[in-house]
Formats: sequence, structure tokens, C-alpha cells
Amino acid sequence: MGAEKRFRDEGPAAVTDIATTGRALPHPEREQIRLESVLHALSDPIRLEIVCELAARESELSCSQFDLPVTKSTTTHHFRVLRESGVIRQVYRGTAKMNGLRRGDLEDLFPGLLDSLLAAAGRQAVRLREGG
Amino acid sequence: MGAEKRFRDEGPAAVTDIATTGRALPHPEREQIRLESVLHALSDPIRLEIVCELAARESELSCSQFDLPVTKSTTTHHFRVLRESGVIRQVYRGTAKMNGLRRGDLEDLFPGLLDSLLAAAGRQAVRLREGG
DNA sequence: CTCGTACTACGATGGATGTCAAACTACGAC
DNA sequence: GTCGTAGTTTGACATCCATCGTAGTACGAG
Repeated sequence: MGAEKRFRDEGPAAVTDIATTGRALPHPEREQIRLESVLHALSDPIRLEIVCELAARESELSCSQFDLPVTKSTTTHHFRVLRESGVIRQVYRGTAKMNGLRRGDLEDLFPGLLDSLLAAAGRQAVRLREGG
Repeated sequence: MGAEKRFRDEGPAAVTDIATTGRALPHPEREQIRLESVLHALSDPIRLEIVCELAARESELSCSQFDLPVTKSTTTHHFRVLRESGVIRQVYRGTAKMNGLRRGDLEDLFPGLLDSLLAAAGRQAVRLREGG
């Protein structure tokens, strides 16, 4: 699927995002978010877990607060997929990178979808835990 | 992600599925359906289109009734992914292979999810058509 | 039995994807 | 400035995946 290549060549001049600290991160606009990309992003167990965790706590979480069974570079990769698909918003705060669900945008584009997905994931988690 | 290999070695003796004609097709049981697999299946534009079409007409459709921009072998591939993920049920009727959504099973496992997904897909189709 | 239709199976292929290790950058604290 | 923490980048690698073409199988009609 044609994932648009993105560039990180902005010098210190091009700070487009209003982050609390430097370093801008490319996010798709709400209108650019594609359902297929969202579904693809959530079709990976680790990314689904991240999103569920993010939904459970209402607040934003830094990448390091997740206990994931992969290395740091893989973690970076998964968070980037989630961001570039439009599922989460990432902002630097000092040395930490805070992650938050883009609830509003997703609800606008696909009403009810995120909640259904989270409910489905929760249900399955229970089902798998009970079933052994 | 680990798709369980399946076999098609049942001789003329093992007709497990109650098809109108021979040839059985392996389907996952309802309890075996995984959310991640469903999302992965639907994250492909062609497969999403198939599912939308299948939902629009309430009836079952044969593979050849879809006008897809890929060859026959690729079409076979996509239908198999949908079947093996538990999204559709396939049954042979004569030389045709009829496809139907597994609405009941999916609703049982993930209440409301399929409708949200279909609504989201429909909404996006409208949005993309209008936006050019 | 033969033929046509509908679909499958089997490679092959180019591109995406998940994973890691190692080296690197950015920031806050001291 | 130096150090440690947090996250990135790069390159490598194995696997997966969508796609195709060609050859093959299954079934109904004649």
C-alpha cells in the first residue's frame, strides 16, 4: 500500500508544529486520514495494545511508560505507524514524547468506530484470558 | 502474523461442510476469529470494497459478480484472506462459489463493530468522491 | 465424452513490514 | 561541560503480502 514517504529535513527554521519544545513531527491532517491505514495500524497486536492502553488512561503517555515485548527501535517504529496513520498525536515534552489518541478527529471522520474497536479489543482480551 | 496453514487434503469421504455440492472449505470457528486478523483483512482497499458490496446487497454473491481491478488469481487470494480471517463464509454451489458476510458471528464477538466499519467505509467513500 | 465457465494451485517477483543491534541526537540535571 | 535518559536513525534481515501468468481442477450443459 503506497505509504507516502515523509521527510525530516526541516532545519531549525521550519517549526510548523506548536510543540512545547523544538522538533516537529509530521501528522496527517484529519481529512487525510484513511480508514484502510487506520485498520492496518490496528491490525498489529502491539499497536492495538498501545491504543487500548492509551484509551484506558485518559491522559497522554510517554513512549517509555509502555511495557512492550520489543526493543526501543521497534517501539519507535510502531508509534510512528500509529502517528502516520492518524490514530495518535505525538508531541515532544522535554526529552519525553507524549502520545495521545486523536479521539476527536477519528470521531469526526468515523463516528463510533473507535469505541467499537476498543470494545472489541477489550472483549477479545477477556475472552482470550478466560479461554486460556 | 502467524496464519495457520490449512490443508485441502480431504478425499471424497470427508465432506464436513454441508455444501450443496462437494468440496469443503476451511473456515475458522467463531471462537477462533481474531480481531487483528479481521482488521488486517479489512485494511486492504479491495477486500474492504468486497465487504461493502457484500453488505450492500443482502444476498450472497459469487466471486465473479464483483468487478475488481485485479486478475482472477488475485481475486481468489483476497476472498481466501477474508474467509480465513472469519469475515465471510464461502460455499460452493455448482461451479460458483457463493460469498456471504458472517454477520452473526461477528456481531456475537464484536457487537456493533461491523456496522461501524461499514458506516466508516461508506462515509469515507462519499468523502473521497466529493473531495475529488 | 467434450467443452466452456468458474475458480484453484503453483511458482515468481517486487515491495512492505516487524524485528533487531549499534551508533547517534536531544534534552534536563548536576 | 558532562552525564544519563529518552527516543531516533540506519542498515540488515527474514518474513509476509499483493500481484501476475500459466497450468490445472471441478462442475454443469450439450
